[in-house]
Amino acid sequence: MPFTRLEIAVLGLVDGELQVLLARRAEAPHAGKWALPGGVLRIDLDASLDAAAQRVMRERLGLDLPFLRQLCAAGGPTRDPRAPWALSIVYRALVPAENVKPSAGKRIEALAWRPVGDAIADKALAFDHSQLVSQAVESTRAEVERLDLPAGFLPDQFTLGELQSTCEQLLGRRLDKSSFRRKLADREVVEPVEGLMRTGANRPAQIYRLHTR
Amino acid sequence: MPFTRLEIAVLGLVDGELQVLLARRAEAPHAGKWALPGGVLRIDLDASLDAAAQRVMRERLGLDLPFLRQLCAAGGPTRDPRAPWALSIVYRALVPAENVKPSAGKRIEALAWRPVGDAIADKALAFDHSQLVSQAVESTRAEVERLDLPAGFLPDQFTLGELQSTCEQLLGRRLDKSSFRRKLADREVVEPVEGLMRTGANRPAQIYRLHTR
DNA sequence: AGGTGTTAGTTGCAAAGTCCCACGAAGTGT
DNA sequence: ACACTTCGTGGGACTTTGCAACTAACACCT
Repeated sequence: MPFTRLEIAVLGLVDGELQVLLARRAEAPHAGKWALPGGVLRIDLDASLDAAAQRVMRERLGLDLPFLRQLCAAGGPTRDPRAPWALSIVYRALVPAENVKPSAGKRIEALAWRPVGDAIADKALAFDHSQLVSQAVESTRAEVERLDLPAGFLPDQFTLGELQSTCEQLLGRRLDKSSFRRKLADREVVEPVEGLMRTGANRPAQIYRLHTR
Repeated sequence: MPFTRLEIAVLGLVDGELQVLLARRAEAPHAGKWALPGGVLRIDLDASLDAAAQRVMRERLGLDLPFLRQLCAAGGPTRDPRAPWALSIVYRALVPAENVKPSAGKRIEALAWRPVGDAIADKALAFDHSQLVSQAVESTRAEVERLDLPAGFLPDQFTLGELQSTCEQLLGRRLDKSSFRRKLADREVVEPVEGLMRTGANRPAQIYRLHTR
């Protein structure tokens, strides 16, 4: 019966870059170090792992977001000095960072966005969390690559320009406009919202939403 | 502190078809029904989740195979009537079934290969195991599709014809010979063993092995 | 009003990649 | 010698991709 926790890797685009939301630990072990926000599994409260991850995110970050995906599980006797054997189920969330202002909850001293490059650097985070962030980023980029769209990053409605720019920031490289649009059309991932246009300083753009299956 | 188990989905090619190794349960609950072989996590014995999965496979099936990969975790209060909250970490193994003769170990009444199509059928297996098998098959096929080769299915040395035939059985459809070879060459996944040929009833074939990184 | 700048959206084309089919090569068995 | 099988490669049709040009529609400036 191991000590079982959930860890949440919240990814978002901040300052045009992929960043991860980190919590500074208020208590030992690793007090003062940065780590993924997380909490213990409560078998009296949680109806499933997914529900547990939702609860932890709500308690620690004040967020309630639908785009939560299980990443992996990690376990071993030396992962956490508080327990003889520690098991963590790791979840990944995607958020449109501009709209989301998480607030530090229970047992958290401070919250901050940190570029994923920094967080992945060896020993940058407490416990084995650098490695977990690395996995989260890898799987997210793979999804974007195959246009399995990370809807969490986007508002309900968006223009194709916004979508492309988001993908470019996630992948860290430029994409070709016409190829990008052709693929979207072929795979029917988005559909136009008839009559709605985004107006601004230049030519209005058609507004799209995710295709309803 | 949930009741924590490991479940192993062993996949192999038997009779030219993708099959999964199932155990008939000797005890309640679901006595007599088929399920994935598995066992409880032992924090006094296991140094990691991977090691725990290896131990369970050895104890239940008498196998000791290197190709074991974590698939997902499942948890909830109604998964297993023995515990108020049951957590399972699911692993997937790939074996060249012809060479491997698993033997029923502790608490197992009988072992049998079963085509994955049957096992996936609704309520064919105990607990939520049908769903777990479905995920195992899906992820395995995705790996083969991108030629992230499931080395567990193959001997150390093989011909390209054997490799292609293996992939075809895994995917359940025919592949084109020249495309298949071009992709292998481009991605440098295999390399020829110079001078070694497989002889038989017809033209000898070059023998290959996995490319050494 | 007319010019300029910026983004939206489409089109054309060449290069690269894939799919399908076919052909020669190299063995065995009759 | 001939049929038969699998191995290995090559060619042509077709599709996908990457790049660039072009028009369209707005705001803003002079």
